[in-house]
Amino acid sequence: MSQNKRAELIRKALLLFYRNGFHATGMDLVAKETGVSKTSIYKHFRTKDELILAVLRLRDENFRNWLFRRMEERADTPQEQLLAMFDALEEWFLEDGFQGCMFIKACAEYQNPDDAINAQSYAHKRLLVDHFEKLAAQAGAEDPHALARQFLLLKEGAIVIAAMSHSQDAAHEAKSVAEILLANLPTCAQ
Amino acid sequence: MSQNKRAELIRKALLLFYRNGFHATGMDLVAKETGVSKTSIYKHFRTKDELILAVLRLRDENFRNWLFRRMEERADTPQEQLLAMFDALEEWFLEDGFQGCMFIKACAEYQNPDDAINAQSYAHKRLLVDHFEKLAAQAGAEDPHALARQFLLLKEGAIVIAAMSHSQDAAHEAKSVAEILLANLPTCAQ
DNA sequence: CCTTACATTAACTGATCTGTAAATATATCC
DNA sequence: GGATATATTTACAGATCAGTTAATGTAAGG
Repeated sequence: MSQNKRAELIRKALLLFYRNGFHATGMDLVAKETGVSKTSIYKHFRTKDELILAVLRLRDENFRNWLFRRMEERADTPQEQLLAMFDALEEWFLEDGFQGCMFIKACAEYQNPDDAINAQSYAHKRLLVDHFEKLAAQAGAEDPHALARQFLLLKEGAIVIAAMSHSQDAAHEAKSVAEILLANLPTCAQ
Repeated sequence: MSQNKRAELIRKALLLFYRNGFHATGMDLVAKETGVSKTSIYKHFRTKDELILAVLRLRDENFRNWLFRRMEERADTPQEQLLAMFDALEEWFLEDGFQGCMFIKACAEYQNPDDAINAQSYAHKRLLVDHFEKLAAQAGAEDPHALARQFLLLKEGAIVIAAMSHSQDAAHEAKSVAEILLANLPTCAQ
């Protein structure tokens, strides 16, 4: 299997798992929808879990790239970038086929902390916090890590509510809280 | 089957679904762990989904009762009650067997809005908002509904992060944001 | 052209899935 | 005590689960 076909297999599997859930999506369906026979899939991924891990790696890369780029496109200063995250989230919530955060759902189905799927899903969130923390530091926050964790809270809360309520309102609600948090920044008081 | 046995069946099924997930928990396991044969279970619940709905009804009742009571026990004024929610959440996060919010996980596995499981899970969140809104109104908030939605955001974010990080820190982080939100209340400025 | 190595396939395994049918135990009423 | 209704059990259907085996197709090297 070429690298291209392998990449497309992972890409199509991502959509299936994202739309239907992990346990609810059988490998027979993956084979049927990707056009790659089950045996070929198992040549490249020893187990279903390994395919899921590859899917999560792709999702992590795609999502972080998309979110961080969108934040930069929408704003110049670190403060504005942090706020722009919620506008980017709103765009995502409005997309056809938005179904919440794939990593939250992965942890919901694979709850064991020793499970690689669980660990890798939380790793994605830590990478997000790292980025928020850099921006918070640039914005002159007294405690950049604490502010970054608060932003993660708002982001995850907004995603969960948006997915459950089938509405994008949570993006605005989270942004309004974020604005209050940033209003207390030393740099803003100057 | 007596009402007692039926209630205990639902109670034990709740633990199984909460610990293992919905799709990952088969009806054979439910029958084995509850000591009630599968046929008897299907006499009282036409499908697995109906059993899950009964489980979610119990969870909704138990969780709201517990949370609202704990908020009242910990505080006297509406403001303090809203803040005390995060202390109550921290207690929950520290419990053995804490595995996140059952309704978030239900929506993660049953994503179709037309699915009763999905709808009933979001209904639980709306009941929480209703309660927060009453407290927010009593606390003199200008826009009680908006404040209630912000508190829901913080609560859901905290639960998701606590479940994924296997840590209770998110409770404090959410509370620190909530304190800032309440500091802007008119009644507090008096 | 032939051989070797590899990629891919259909068909299958045994376990498990939700849900059911027929048989057995139990309780209630006369 | 015997008839009737209800509860419960065992055993099973048919589908689907993750994963494998043995056979087939295919392309490169000599």
